Amino acid sequence: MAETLTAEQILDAAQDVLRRFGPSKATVVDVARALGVSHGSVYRHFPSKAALREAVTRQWLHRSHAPVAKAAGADLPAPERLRNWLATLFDTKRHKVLDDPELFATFTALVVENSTVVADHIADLTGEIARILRDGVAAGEFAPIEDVDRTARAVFDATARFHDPAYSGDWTRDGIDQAFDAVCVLILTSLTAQPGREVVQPH
Amino acid sequence: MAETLTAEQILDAAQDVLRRFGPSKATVVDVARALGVSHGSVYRHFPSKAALREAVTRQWLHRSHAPVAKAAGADLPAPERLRNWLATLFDTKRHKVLDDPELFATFTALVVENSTVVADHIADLTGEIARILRDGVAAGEFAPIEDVDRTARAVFDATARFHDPAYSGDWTRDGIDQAFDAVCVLILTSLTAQPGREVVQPH
DNA sequence: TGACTGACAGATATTGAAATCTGTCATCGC
DNA sequence: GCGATGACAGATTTCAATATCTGTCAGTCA
Repeated sequence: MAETLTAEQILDAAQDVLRRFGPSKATVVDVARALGVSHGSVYRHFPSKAALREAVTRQWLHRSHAPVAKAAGADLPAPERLRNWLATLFDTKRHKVLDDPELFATFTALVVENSTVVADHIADLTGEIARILRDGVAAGEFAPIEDVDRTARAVFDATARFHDPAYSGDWTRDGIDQAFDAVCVLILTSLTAQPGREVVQPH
Repeated sequence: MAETLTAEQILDAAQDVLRRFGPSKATVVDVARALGVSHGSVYRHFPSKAALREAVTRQWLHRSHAPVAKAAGADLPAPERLRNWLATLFDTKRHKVLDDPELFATFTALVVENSTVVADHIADLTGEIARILRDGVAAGEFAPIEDVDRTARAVFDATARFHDPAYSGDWTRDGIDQAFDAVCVLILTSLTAQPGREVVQPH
């Protein structure tokens, strides 16, 4: 009460209210109530409810990505590093669903309603993949790649089944780890392949 | 009115009612009305509303899959055939969304509520992929594959982005064709690869 | 006899009135 | 002056009464 209200305080309170009430019931009035201020004060720091929710989404996404970003910088040969990165991405998300399905659903809802945030986040992720690919090519661990960014995106797309929340229901399915391994092998075989027969080119 | 009511007639009427009213408003009473019978008669042929909707789903899925199944049997080298099969799967679905988004949404809703039907359909699809893979290995067009069924599933999973209705919103996105091509190249490179460096094995 | 009907109970969906929320702004107090 | 307030208009949500639907079954009719 002593200090003047900050955006951080509001962000924290909003995160709390979202956790407690869920994405459909959390209101700006609730956030203000939690802080002991009038809801008008919240609008001094955030132009709209949507903007506040977007800020929460961005922060959450950024924080929960930390362990994966770490895997991107690990000191390993590129193929292991890529596999490790993909596995970490999958595992951290899977743990989140298992640990607290409701919370995961809440933040998935937030993510879905903020496509801009998602686009930025995907750009970060494919950027990390691209870095690993470049390192691998430079070290001769991967075959030369024509368009690294596009290939990075392809690796990301090909593993969607294991990081897109839309599939979270399947992450507990039996045999999901084998499915993940199979896709990884497919990808890594491709990247480490010696130039063999010509691949069918896009029309 | 002359003939006695058949399951086919009900199925057709149900499909029509679903098209017209959408998945949330289509009722058994509507179907009966469309046929000029009492809704009790419908229950003589289908044990429940869910069973009727499931039958419609199964029929629709089967019919709309015809062009893809054809691509699976085409007389082409396996790599081209696989690429062609994947492209046909993508294109037919994409056309369905573009031609009639509402109808696509209706049947997507039906598909989502019938996970059993989906599982069966996916089994069919991966079966078709597996066939192409086996042919390709036999013809020496693909490198030997340890577990064809698992690899077929991996190919299916890796292309989810381009056949799962959950992503239909992205199918009109700019650059989607390049993204599809990139994933295809990744997959086909892997399958046609000469044994190169050892691939990182699953832990 | 066997396909069909229509009334029924319980479940589900619709509707519209009342309550709450969002976003604005004139005003307050430090 | 500057951050905070709370009353307000219009949009959205809630809630309970009402209507419709699902699934059953005893009974009709050809």
